[in-house]
Amino acid sequence: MARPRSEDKRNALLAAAVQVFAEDGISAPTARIAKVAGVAEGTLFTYFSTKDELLNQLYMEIKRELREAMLSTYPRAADIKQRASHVWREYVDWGLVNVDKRKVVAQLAVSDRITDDTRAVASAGFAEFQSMLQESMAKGVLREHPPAYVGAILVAIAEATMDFMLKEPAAADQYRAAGFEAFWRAVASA
Amino acid sequence: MARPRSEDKRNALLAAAVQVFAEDGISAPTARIAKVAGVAEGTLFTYFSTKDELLNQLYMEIKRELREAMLSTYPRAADIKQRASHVWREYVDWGLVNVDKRKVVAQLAVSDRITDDTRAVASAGFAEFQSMLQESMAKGVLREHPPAYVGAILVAIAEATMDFMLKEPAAADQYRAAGFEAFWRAVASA
Amino acid sequence: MARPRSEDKRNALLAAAVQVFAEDGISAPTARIAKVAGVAEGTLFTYFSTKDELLNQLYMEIKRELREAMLSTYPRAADIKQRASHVWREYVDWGLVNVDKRKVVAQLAVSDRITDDTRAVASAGFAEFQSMLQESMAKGVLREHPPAYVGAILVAIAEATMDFMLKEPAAADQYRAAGFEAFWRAVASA
Amino acid sequence: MARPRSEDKRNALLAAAVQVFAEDGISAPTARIAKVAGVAEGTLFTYFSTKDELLNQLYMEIKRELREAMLSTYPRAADIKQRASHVWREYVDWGLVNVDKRKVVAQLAVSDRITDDTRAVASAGFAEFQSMLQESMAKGVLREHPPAYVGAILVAIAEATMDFMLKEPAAADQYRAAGFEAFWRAVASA
DNA sequence: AATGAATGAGAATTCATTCAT
DNA sequence: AATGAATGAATTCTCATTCAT
Repeated sequence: MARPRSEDKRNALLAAAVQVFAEDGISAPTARIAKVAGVAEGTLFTYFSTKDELLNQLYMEIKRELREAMLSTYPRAADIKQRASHVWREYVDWGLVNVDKRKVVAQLAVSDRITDDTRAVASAGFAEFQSMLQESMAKGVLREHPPAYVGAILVAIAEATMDFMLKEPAAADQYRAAGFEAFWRAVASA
Repeated sequence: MARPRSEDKRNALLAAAVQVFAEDGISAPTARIAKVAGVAEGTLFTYFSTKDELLNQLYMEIKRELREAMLSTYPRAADIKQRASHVWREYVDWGLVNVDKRKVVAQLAVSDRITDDTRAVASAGFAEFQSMLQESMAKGVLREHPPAYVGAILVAIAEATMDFMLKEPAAADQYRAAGFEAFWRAVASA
Repeated sequence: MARPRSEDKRNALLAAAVQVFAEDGISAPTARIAKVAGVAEGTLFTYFSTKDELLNQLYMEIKRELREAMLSTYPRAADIKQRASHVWREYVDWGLVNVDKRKVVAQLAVSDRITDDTRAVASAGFAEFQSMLQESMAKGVLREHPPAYVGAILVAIAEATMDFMLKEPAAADQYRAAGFEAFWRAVASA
Repeated sequence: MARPRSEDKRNALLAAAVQVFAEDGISAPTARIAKVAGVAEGTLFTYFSTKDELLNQLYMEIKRELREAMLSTYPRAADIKQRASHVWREYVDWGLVNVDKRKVVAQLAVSDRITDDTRAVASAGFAEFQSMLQESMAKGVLREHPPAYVGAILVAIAEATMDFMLKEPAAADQYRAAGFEAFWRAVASA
C-alpha cells in the first residue's frame, strides 16, 4: 500500500472519477480519470491500488459527503417532524446540486465491485438519522419495523422525487414539499 | 427454406444473459452467455446484432414479463384499494421469485447502454397501472402530481420493501403488508 | 466440386464480386457478394468451393474478357503498327469502360491468393499479341528481349495512360494517342 | 520522465510489418508483426493507433526511403540524360534489393486503406524528379503532357523491367540498360 | 513519488464454411 | 440445388496494471 504524499492529488482523482464515471459509466478507463485529474496513468495506482479500490473509496467518500451535508445544519433541538424535514430537504437538495455524484453512486450501489464492508461503513454514517426516524415512527404503521427500513423508504421516495424535480424544475418546490408530506404520512401517521 | 431462426434459442440466450449478468454484472462477456445458452459464440450475434442490442432487448423483455405478471390476475372490477393492493402484491412477489431478473434490471436501469427509446417502450406498458393509481390519489397529498410520480413512489417503496423481505424472510409477510399500508397512506390519505 | 446448374447464377456471382470487390477491396465478405447476386450465402459455395477459388476464377474470367475485347476486331491483315495500335486502343478503351474490373484485377494481380497456375492460364491468352509485338521490335532496342517483356511494357504504359485519361477526361484522346506514340518509339524505333 | 518512446521500436515494427506483409499480404494480423518485432501485441498500438495508421505510415516511410535512395547520389550538375539515367538506375536497383518493400508497396498502392492524404504526401517527395523529367521531354512526343505522366511512365517501365530482371538475373544488366533506352526513346526522342 | 511506455489477457465482433431443412 | 442459421477460429483493439526511467 502506497503512502500518498498529496491529499490534493487524491481529491483530484476522486473528482475526476466522478466526472468521468458520470459521463461514461463506471466501466470508463482509469486512464481517462488520470488524464482529467492531470496526473499520469500510473500515478492513479499509487493512490488507489486497484480500480476496485478506487470504486470503493469513491463510494464511501460520496456517502460521507452526503452525510456531512445532512449533518452540517442538523437542528438537534428541533421537534421531530422538523428534524425529519431538515434531513429530507438536505438530502434532496444535495442530490439536485450533485447530479454527477448521485448518478455515480446509483451505479456503484448496484455494482458487485462494491464490497459488503464498504457498504457497511458507508451506511454506518447514517445511524444517527435512522434512530431519529425511529422516534418518528412510534405511532405509525411501521412502528414494529427496523429503523433501517424507514431510512430506506425515505431514500426511496426522495430519489423518486429528485428524478421528477430534475425533469420538471419549475415544479421542484411542490415536489419537494409533497414528497416529504407523502413520506411523513407513510411512516408517521397514527 | 433453411433452418428457421428459433424462438427457443433466443429465449435461451435471454435466460442465460439473466443468469450470467446476475452473477457477474452486465460487463460479463457475451462468450459466457453463449456457452450457458448452449450455442456457439457467434450464434448470439444472429439473434442480437450487438451486445447493446441484447441489453436493450433484455430490459424490455423483463419489463414486459413483469407487466404480464401484474396483469394476469388484475381485478379490474374490484375497488381501488384492492386493485392497488393487487398490483403491489404481484410486483413484490414477482421480485422475490425473480431475484436474478430484478438484479439485472437494476443494473440495466442505471446503465447508459439502455436507450431512451427502450426506456420509453418499457415504461409504456405500465400506463394502465398509473392511471389506476391516479384515481386513488384523488384526495391525497399528491393529487396535483402526475400519475407517473405516484407510480415511481410505489416502485420505490416496493423495492425497498423487497430488500428487507429478502434479508428477513421470516418477516416477509409483515413487510409486504406494512409496505403497502405505508404506500397507501403516503398517496391516498385525505 | 459442385456441378452448378445455372450458368446465369455463376455469372451473377462473378458480376457481384466485381462490384463488391471494387467498392471494398478483395477482403470484402462473400456474404455481401451473395446478397448483391441475389442468392443465399451458402449458394456461392456450390459455384465456387472456396473464396480463393472465386478469386482465381474471377481473375481468369476478367482476363479472358479483356482478351476477347482485344480479339473481336483484331485486323489480322493490317500492317504491324496498325495492329499494335488496334491492340493498344482496345486495351485502353476496355479499361476505361470497365473501371471496376480493372480495379479488381489490379488487386488480384498483387495478391498471393492468385496461384501461379491461374496466372499462367490468364497470360497464355495473350501469346498471340505478344508474338505480333515481337515482329514490331525486329529493329528496336528490345529486339533481343522476350516478347513478354514488350507486352509488359505495353501494359505498363497503357495502365499509366488510363490513369491520366480518367483524371483528365477532356484530354483523353491526346493521352491515348501520345501514349501509343511513346510506346511505339520505345519498342519499335530503329 | 518515464521510458521514452523508442524510435528503434517504431522502426522494428515497420521492418517487421514489411516482412510479414511481404510473406502473407497486408491482411496479415498485427499480432504477427508485434511478435516479429519482439514487442507485445499491445505495444504496436502505442506506436500506431490503428492498423490502418500503420499501413499509411509504412507506405510513406517506404516511399521516403526510395526517394532518399534516388537522391543520395543525384548528380544535379550532370546533363539531362545522365540525370535521368541515374534516377532510373537508383530506382531499379533499390527495387531489386528491397524486394519485400516493393512487394508491400505494390499491395498498399492498390489498397483503399491508404488515404488520399497519404498518397499526396508520398508523391510530393518526387516532384523534383518530375520537373527534371519535364526538361527531358521538351522535344518529345509527350512535350505537352504533365510531368507526372512522364514520371508515371518511367515508373511503369521500370517496374516491368524489374520483374524481368528478377526472373532472369543473368540478363539483369541488359534489361536495365534496354529498359532505360526504351524509356528514353519513349519520352525524349525528337 | 511521478511518469507513461510496455504488457498481455481479454472482449466484441466478423466471416468463410458447413449443414439441417 | 437452394437456403440461411450455426459454427468457432481469428482479428483488432482495449485497459488494468507493472516497471524502467
